[in-house]
Amino acid sequence: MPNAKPAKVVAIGESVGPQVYRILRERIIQAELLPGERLSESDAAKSLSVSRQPVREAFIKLSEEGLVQVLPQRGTFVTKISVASVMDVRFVREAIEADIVRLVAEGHAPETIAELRRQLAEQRKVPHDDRAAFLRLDELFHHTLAAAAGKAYAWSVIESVKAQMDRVRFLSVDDLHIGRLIEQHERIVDGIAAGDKAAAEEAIRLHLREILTSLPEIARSRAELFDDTE
Amino acid sequence: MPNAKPAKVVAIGESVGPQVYRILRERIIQAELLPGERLSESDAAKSLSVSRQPVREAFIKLSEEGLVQVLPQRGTFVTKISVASVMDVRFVREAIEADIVRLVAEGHAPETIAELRRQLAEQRKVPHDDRAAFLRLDELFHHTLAAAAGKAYAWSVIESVKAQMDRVRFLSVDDLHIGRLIEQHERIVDGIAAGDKAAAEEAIRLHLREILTSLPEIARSRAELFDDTE
DNA sequence: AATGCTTGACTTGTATGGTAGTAGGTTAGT
DNA sequence: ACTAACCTACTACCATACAAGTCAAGCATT
Repeated sequence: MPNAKPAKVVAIGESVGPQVYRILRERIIQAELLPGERLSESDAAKSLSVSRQPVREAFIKLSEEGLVQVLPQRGTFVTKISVASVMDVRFVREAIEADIVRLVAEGHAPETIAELRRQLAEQRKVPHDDRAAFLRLDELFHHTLAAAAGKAYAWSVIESVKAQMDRVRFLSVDDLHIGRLIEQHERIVDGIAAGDKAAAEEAIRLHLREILTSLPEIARSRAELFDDTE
Repeated sequence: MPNAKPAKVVAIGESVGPQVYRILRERIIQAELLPGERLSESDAAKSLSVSRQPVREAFIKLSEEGLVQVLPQRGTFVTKISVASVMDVRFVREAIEADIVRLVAEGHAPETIAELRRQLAEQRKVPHDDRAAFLRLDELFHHTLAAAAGKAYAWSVIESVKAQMDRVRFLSVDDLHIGRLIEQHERIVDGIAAGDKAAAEEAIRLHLREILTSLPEIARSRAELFDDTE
């Protein structure tokens, strides 16, 4: 059902504001709403069959995440992707996840290692052209690491921050080097299994720097989606 | 002017919502609004001479920060301080600042080191009973490190997260061990000046773990402000 | 023809009305 | 006297009305 606008998009059981937020957030990350595109509280409200108020709350939250820019009395626009912003959130993410992995390696709990290896097997099964599927598994992998370290809150911080990175990953046109990414995952798990904190930390730092290799090329080939003038 | 409620608290030039947010945030952090206390959109709106709408937006943002808890159709309450939450944000902060300090040590720019040493001198001048003054300088010190590393965004993440820690620091009844904290600052700067990344990193990690030593005692002596049942 | 002003259709920001749901006190029933 | 149902006074949530500012198009004036 392509672009069908349901009469009532929102479901019961949760406030409308957060629902609108998630819907719009997803659309921006998946480049369904393009950088530079103009949004409007009223338009979004109409198309989602809610009032302006929850939409406004969603806009505010999106603007705090840097996904939209609200200009009073002028309009609300989907922010262009900024190489600098992506590198900023990447830095924060690397710092947090590095410490998380150290903790996991310190514990090197057998059930955690088993779970991670199970996930690695699943990742290898993903067809190389099914980007969305792999991204889901990658997300799960990192989330599992955080959970294993008992750092649910730290993961929530990462989640609230990494939208900028996710936008870029959705643009990767080529095969995403899935094989290489899985190899990096393996090194992380190996380090954890060996209880080698330093090795595991170094592995995830390298893994999270992977985006830096593809970022310039993506920014060049899809320049219209990016802000940085270069 | 003690507790005078001005007719119009808000100023021009900025939207009301964020202003209300900052006012309430400050009051919560400084324990002017006590954990467990009930807030109300209408009450806060009346006392600030604004409408309920901006107050609502402020409540939402405060709840995302974990400073209040919004219970639909029931009320909004200042969250009790939670030892677990404090440790959660502390972990995130340590992870980020550790990497920041590594960067600063790598650069070991002379003007940065000079500025930091200047701040150390100021910190030593603070009377041992002027907690607020030292906290301001401490804040400035850490902010300066982030700025020197060119990580303004990372600092903004820390700021949006560290409110839980600040609440505790405001409760420290004793002399806050100002002398010890300044010593730790000195070790950080020494590591940076020597270009010794590992030493600087270890120094700031120890520094940020300092709160762990006083936290249990504070939680015990001010148990009514804390959530954790122990 | 070119320039300046007005006007109107937008935008977000703020205020207020209406609704569903909760909680506690009160009253009726046993 | 005790229990249980009701009723009132709240709450946050959503919808709508109003205000203030922006911008562009088009008309009037020069």
